[in-house]
Amino acid sequence: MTNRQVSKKQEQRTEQTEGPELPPTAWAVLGLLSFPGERTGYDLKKWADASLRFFYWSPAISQIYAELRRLEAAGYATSRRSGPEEPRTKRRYAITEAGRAALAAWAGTDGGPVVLKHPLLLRVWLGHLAAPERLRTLVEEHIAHTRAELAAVREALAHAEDVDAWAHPRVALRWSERQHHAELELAEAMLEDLRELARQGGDDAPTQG
Amino acid sequence: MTNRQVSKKQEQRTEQTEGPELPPTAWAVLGLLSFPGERTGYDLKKWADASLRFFYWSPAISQIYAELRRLEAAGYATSRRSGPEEPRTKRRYAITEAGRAALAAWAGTDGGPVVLKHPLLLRVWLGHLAAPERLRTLVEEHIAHTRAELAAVREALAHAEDVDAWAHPRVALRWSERQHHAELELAEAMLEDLRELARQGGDDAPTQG
DNA sequence: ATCCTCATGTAAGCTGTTACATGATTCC
DNA sequence: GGAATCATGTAACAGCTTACATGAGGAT
Repeated sequence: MTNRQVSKKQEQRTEQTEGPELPPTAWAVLGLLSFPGERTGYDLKKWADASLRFFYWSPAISQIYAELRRLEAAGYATSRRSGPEEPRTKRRYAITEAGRAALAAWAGTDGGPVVLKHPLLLRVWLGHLAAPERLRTLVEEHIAHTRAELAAVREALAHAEDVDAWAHPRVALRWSERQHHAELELAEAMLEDLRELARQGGDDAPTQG
Repeated sequence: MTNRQVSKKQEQRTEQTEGPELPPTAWAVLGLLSFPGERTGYDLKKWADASLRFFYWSPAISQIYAELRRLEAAGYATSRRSGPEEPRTKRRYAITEAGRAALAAWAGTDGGPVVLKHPLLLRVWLGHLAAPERLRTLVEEHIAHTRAELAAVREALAHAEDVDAWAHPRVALRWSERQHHAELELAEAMLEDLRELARQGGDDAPTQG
């Protein structure tokens, strides 16, 4: 066995109930691992890109590798290196019982406020500086992009169909589908607001640039 | 692909004189400054807490001070220290012409994808590990919190009423009002989904402590 | 032959947060 | 007199991203 050695040192000082404090990303990665099957960091990244990112976020691959090492050090995951029986050498990770317990405890926790950073809204907010038409174009591009994302969510949903173990991920993706739909309506309504603004104060439009 | 995140070796320079590249936070702070009036860092923080945060995010006060210094160094803002005519010594910032021009150029730019990190969804996604009832409680708490936020958005909107210079911030806040409303409906729908899930596979509920 | 995907990492560096330090003013 | 708010910063450091390094296997 060629796994990284986890010294027993950290086990000794931490109380049974409280592991080390981990950032949300670590829990997200551990969450990926909590579904059946062993996975490589590379696998996890693809999984995250295809589904996690719609309601949370997909960490950089290097970050995933880092979190996996941290999780293993914490005793929440184990890994083993594939031997010569496989074409490629890869390290597969699996969640441990301690990891599952810690994750379950964390999942029952209040996660705090939603983080929403909407670059488009920042620009609309600054609309007094922009050419109104350009602003509307930005909104329309956002709508187009959101439509594409919605299609991707639906693809993820289709992929998760009928698998028992994925009932909750399915709920999350359904939420995400509706969320993208709402985002489209929100953008359309804002477009209307912007048009209305242009109709009223149509003079003060900066046309520089 | 658009010119979003090209950056590789494409180090082709655009011939226009471009100021230093700034992070979105700097633009947000400069944006705060782009509305009429001189303001202190402290003022800006309150402004951001009361309105920017609903659709973007409110930086830490220490970060605001840092960005202001950076903006001044870039020539996008000027500051002057208040003299003895005022009770407190404070540093007031104002946007410069160069700053306004740079900000306007930036505002016409494609801002890239929305960042959405929804801690609640992360937990729902991991629902197979949680007690179903606990999960529903978390969603209900989220709903209560969102209602409070919605009230805060409405307060900000009321505060921005009838001021000509704030027409665009008002559009952004209106978007935010609708967004919070949508968030409530999304959460209610998810609650229904979770109840439905519980009705079907009601057995597999983990009840460990 | 070459390019793409698989696969795993290291290093540098920036963004941004928390905690801390400092002091004045206002309110009760 | 004490607390809250106003007001501005510094320092330490966590968290992440990008760029880079490396190499094998599969496809054209």
